[in-house]
Amino acid sequence: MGQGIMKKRVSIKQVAAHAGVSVATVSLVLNGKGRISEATKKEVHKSVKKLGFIPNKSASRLRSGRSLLIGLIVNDISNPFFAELSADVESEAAREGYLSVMANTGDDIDRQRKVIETMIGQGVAGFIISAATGSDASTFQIIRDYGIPYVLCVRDVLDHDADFVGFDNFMAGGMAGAHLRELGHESVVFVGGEQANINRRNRLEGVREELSRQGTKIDDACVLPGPATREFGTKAVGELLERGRPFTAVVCFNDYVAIGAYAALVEGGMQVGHDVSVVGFDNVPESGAWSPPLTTVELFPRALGARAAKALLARIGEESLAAERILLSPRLIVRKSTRPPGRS
Amino acid sequence: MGQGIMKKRVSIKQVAAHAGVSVATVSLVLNGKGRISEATKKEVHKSVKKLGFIPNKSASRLRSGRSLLIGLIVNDISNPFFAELSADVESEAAREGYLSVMANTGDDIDRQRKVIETMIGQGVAGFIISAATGSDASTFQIIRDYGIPYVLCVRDVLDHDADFVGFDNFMAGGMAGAHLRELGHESVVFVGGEQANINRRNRLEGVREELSRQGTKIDDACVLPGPATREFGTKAVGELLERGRPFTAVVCFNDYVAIGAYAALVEGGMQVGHDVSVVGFDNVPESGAWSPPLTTVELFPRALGARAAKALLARIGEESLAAERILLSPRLIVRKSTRPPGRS
DNA sequence: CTAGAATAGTAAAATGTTTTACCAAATTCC
DNA sequence: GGAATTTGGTAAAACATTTTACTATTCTAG
Repeated sequence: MGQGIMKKRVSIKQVAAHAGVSVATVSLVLNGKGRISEATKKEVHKSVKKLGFIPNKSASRLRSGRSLLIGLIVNDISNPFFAELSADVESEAAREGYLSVMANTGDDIDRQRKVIETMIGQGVAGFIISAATGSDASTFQIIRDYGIPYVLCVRDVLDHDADFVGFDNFMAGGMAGAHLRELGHESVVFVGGEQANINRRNRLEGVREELSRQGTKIDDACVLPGPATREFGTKAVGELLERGRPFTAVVCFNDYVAIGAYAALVEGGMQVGHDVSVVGFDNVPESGAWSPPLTTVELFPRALGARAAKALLARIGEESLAAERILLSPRLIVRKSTRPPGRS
Repeated sequence: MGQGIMKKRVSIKQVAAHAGVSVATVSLVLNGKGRISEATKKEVHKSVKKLGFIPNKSASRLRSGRSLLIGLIVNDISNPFFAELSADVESEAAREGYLSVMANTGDDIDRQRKVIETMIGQGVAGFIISAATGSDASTFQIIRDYGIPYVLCVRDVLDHDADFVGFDNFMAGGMAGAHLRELGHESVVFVGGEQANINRRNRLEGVREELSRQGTKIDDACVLPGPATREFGTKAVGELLERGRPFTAVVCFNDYVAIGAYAALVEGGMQVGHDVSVVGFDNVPESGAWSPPLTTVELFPRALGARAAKALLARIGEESLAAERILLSPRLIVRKSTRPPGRS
């Protein structure tokens, strides 16, 4: 490693020599422990600054077992939702001096397992994980074996008593459903989101619950699970139109699916927000600039990230807290893509 | 740390005992060094698997000085541009067994300095940095002192001979400028991007260069630097309209500024792509869905991330390469927001 | 048959911290 | 004025690896 004029890395030993004290004293000062006079503290700090000493965390972690690293594992950080979440995890952690190690799983459970092992090897103090599809309690057993705290986020894992921070997707679906019910919609379809996705299920249930208050049901043929992409939104709604099945409102798993639905509807000669209503979830920044602006249920990834980080740090500090389930509330944003039906 | 039934972490010592060999042998096998018979290799691997041994990287790093950690420092990972870049840095690094440590600077140079020091303490093997505004050669001197390789990306730092991977912003500006020149535009404004931003300057220069081929100049009063946000785009273009200064085309520092400009133009009673042309940079995924679809110069953050990671890994492997400057070419995407002028 | 080389593996030092047990000097108490 | 306590600090072990120098055994060549 390094060559040429690489300065020999300065260690605590040299700081001690420079300050005229023992190695132990320097360590004690730096960690604010032990009983050291103000005078020597000053002296040590002066030497630290003078020599540009940066503590070797590898050695520190090896000896003490403590670390200032937290592992953040998500599906795909290029997804803006996770990007925002990560940003707040990072800043919340940084505030307490923690550095974030990040990895994407691509929703692959094998890759997730490898990443977890690698991070354990690196000595992370805790994990924040948005579980890959197919994860169950056994997936995280290795983390428990090592006695490392972790909090799950975004996607819950059934039958698993770990900390969890997520959105209240049932409530979110309910907001969309209630809005459509109040507008008078009676034939509603639900598009997008993978079949196995727990958040999709909860949103769908929420929508159903609210619609049923008025006696409206969503037929299973009107529920089209699939990738949460714009492309799928276009394809699914296109097929729905071809099948000639009538509907007055489309609830989309997220805003991207919704913009895809827009395309299919326009293609089919319908005017969004007029002939047919569309609702999304997330409130991605652009959704207010679409034409028409999208009615959507806003989720708060940044708040989620910050909350998850706080929960993890609390657990790192205090071992024996009971597992918590924290659900953040969404918010309905009504724009121009929804109207009472039958106005065409 | 951990309590209750926490399994004692298994170390190389226990693997050695289980396999009936020495600690040194296990280490040699695991690192593929030394001369060990196939038979004992098999035996060791069997024990590793059986005991679920995960090597302690802290100890490894401490002793060997080598690490499998790379530090990624960006402005703000919640920015989709950096999010995509990060995703590809991560996956490229992961392919070689590296884990990515990430941090945001918020474009604050002090925070950047702290983050660099923290990462050095954690023992990163190398850095990928999108430099905070105000960085100069001295900012990175500490990294050099420690003999750690690094590559800069996205934003170049003047008078500094480090590896750099970025876009050819001059070419990008040129593409926008040439497009407008060919359409016949003669009064063009340039909106957004911080004054000090080197990429803004290069884009502007590129635009100017191409327009000047036809004798067109951009007056300094028609260059409005500012934050690269939608809000600023709206504000700046709004003010331009109020001042009554005529223009037929707006070049925006990026697509977000452009969508902001849309709003101000519509507000001012003009039709984008008709009365006035708008060009952006980036090609954010939604820009093709705006109304009208945005003509923009596409940049490739994912390719940039992957390229930067490759450059860093190459440098970690091979000390003494000469510093490289790699510029990726952009691509013009013509959509509906640009037309010849004077068609209103 | 023996000198030398190749093979397979090991013992032990070294890495930079933290932490425990301990010590000497100064101070307080009665 | 001596015992007890407090103050300020230190020596050395421990953490889990990697790596160097070395040994014991087997093989090869002449």
